[in-house]
Amino acid sequence: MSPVAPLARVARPVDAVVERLRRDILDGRYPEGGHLPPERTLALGLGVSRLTLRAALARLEAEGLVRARQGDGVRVLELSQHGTLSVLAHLDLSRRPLVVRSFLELRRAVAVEAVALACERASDEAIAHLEALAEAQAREPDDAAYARRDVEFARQVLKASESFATLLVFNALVPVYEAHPALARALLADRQRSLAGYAATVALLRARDAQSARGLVRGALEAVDEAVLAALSPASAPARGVKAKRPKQPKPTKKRGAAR
Amino acid sequence: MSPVAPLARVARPVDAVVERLRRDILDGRYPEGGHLPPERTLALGLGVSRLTLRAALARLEAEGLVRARQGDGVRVLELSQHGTLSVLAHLDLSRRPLVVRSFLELRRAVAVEAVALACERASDEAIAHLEALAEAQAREPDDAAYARRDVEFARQVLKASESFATLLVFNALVPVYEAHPALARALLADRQRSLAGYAATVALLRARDAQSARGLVRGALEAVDEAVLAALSPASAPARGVKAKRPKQPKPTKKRGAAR
DNA sequence: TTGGTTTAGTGGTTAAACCAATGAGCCCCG
DNA sequence: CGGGGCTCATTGGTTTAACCACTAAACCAA
Repeated sequence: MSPVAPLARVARPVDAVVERLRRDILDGRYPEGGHLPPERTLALGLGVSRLTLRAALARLEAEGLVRARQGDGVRVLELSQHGTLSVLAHLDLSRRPLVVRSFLELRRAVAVEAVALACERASDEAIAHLEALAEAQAREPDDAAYARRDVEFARQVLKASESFATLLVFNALVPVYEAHPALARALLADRQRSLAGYAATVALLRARDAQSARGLVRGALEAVDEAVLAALSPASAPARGVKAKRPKQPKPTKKRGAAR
Repeated sequence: MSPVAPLARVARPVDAVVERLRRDILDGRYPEGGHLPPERTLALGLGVSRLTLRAALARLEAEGLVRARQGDGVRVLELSQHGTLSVLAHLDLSRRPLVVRSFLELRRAVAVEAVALACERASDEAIAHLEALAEAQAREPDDAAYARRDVEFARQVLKASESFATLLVFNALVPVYEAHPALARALLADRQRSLAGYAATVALLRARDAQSARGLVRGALEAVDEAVLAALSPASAPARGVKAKRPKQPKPTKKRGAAR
């Protein structure tokens, strides 16, 4: 579409502070349950005003990373209890293969549900629109544009499923591979498989059979995810912990539509 | 546990502002894509300082509701594109039955995946711990304590599944029925079914059969969710839009463990 | 019409100061 | 000696007023 760069957002001081603190917290520099230094101290150390620091803390609080209490201080919350999906995009995934695996598992669960629900609820117009999107993908040479339309395809499936909460989860998944190009590349590396996935998805929606769609989508995505994990692990075994399950459905599904 | 109130968080001005703005936005008082009034004007109108208003806007920005751009203004983002799961807890669910339905669908998808993964990964100790939790529930007279331990049970299943991303989704689901007592009550209304669900979950984990667990958990939860939707809809038909699908598995599953 | 320049309006940041809640330690009283 | 209430240093919460930086639109000139 546009030959020029998409123009990244300018870095404001508050953004830098947010990222710095978030990294320090996620890296365990401030242990869970412990206190951050007092605002005045922290602001001085970071070279920003206390108010800018407070703006950053407000964002981190919304992400479920910290909690400020007047008179006490700023505590680091337990990620496993208060963390939100948004932290996924800020973890160093290259060092955490198990988190990548869990990301793919969540994506898979969302995709399976979305396609199944869409089988029951998608309008014929919506299905036709999806088919048009898929055909446009087949003629798309540019990788970035392909990736963008892949997200769009998934989002349309989600909308067709009429499941608002599931769509919100998807919104949180998108920034994850925007922040991790290697992951995004691995997911779309096999373009032939990707295209087959679009077609299979459209076919499943036309069939209107939610029950069998679940199994087919799951099977296809498990194969994709296994390949992705293998591609991402440096040179070791095919990604530890994945129990290698490849159903080999009768139909050559290759579905991967919904939770991209 | 504690006979006294759980000690609600004191209402700070910034919290009031956040809630007010969030409600105004979600109610459509500020249309998506449009601008909020300038900060100075808004602050004046709300009776707080501009800085307090800014702290509130920072939180709303983290929730994906608005986006501030220097020189331009504060724009209301499209919920379907940038909204996060946290908004679910702040919608007036009593007026949006379809959102409740989608919440249950997401919860179901998460629960199915969590139990299935836990089947493959849960340690024997973790399963024993879950069983102990379930037995404690059977002897729990207090509703609030019961609800609390129900969340704990689900969280332990999630942890046993070793799927970090899925756990993060769960963290976002908990505040939803904390904010909607009617929903929480409906979910735990049938205590006998709830207790049977715990037992069935433990049995499934012991069986170590992920594949069949998916079907059983899904079937049981679909029955639960249908009952919940019926209980929540005032007096009309059994909740519009739900296609009434009750697989009737051979085993009397009644599972409802994971995504409560 | 096109291109650059100006300008008004917007969010972004800072400073210093005061308010308010917390929790630990102290002191007094029993 | 023990318990209970109080004090106070510490910490986050809020305000004021001012200035900086960016954006978009209006304006003007080629």
